Amino acid sequence: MTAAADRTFSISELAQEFDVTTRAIRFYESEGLLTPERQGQRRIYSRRDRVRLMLTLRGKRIGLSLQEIRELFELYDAANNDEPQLMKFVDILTRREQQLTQQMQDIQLVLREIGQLKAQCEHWMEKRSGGLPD
Amino acid sequence: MTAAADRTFSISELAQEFDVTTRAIRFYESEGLLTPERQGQRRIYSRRDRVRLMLTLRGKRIGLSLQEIRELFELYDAANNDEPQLMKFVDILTRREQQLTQQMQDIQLVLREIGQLKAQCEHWMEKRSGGLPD
DNA sequence: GTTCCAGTTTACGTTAACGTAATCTATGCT
DNA sequence: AGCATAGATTACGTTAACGTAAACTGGAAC
Repeated sequence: MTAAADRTFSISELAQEFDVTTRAIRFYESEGLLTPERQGQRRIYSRRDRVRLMLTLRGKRIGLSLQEIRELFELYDAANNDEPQLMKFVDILTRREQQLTQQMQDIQLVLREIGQLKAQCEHWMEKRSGGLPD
Repeated sequence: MTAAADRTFSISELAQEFDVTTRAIRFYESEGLLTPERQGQRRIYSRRDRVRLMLTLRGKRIGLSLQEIRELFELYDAANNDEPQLMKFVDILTRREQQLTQQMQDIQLVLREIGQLKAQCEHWMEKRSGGLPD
């Protein structure tokens, strides 16, 4: 049933799509973030691998290290474990949650300052271009 | 007038207050982010230096490099220059603005996922502690 | 005086996240 | 067969942001 939803990708396809180098992708694998299959020697990426790459890049954008990203993957995968494991999971998530909230506040502050500065600049520039003597 | 608003700080006072090492503070100076005065050999930090340290740490929290932070300081200081300079300024700010907006979106996504995961975990844990046979 | 103590300088070490060759392999095309 | 092309492996190089250690200084306290 549901024929051929099992699309696969080459390394350079993924590299192109997400604008990263093949080197980076192989590096992520060596760090345990991706686990592509092999056809002989060549890596062959599933849709799952593709999603993991997306998540990896998103994690990076918000300032997670590759290690942390991998830990989250592992926890996510094995989160039907025992209770202490779950506690640890919740703990990590809570901490990160607080960091991110702080980070958002910082960013909002900076965005406001940036807005003001830009307004200032444009104000200055208008003045100058308006007040030129012949 | 306005007597003694000119408070100064030692390096370890600042280190304590902001929870960074003295090494880091000296390093920021070597990178041109701080310019404390000297009493003989010792560094003596003004309120201005203190503000700059705050801004530096805030910049770091939102993922700016020390170089970028210094550039912003320099631009901020000398932003009454000529028009090309102002244009460059606005340009940098705009780019950073876009990055930060993107970053905020990412963070909000992750925060939602974290919320869901935590709810799941707590749900599981309730179930277990509730359904124990004697 | 000497012993702390905070501070300074100098310099080498470290981690993360790849970049950059160099060399080798497999395969499809002509 | 010969060549181009994409991919693989191995290994050394690089940058940022400090850490860490060693050795020195200058005043304060005993």
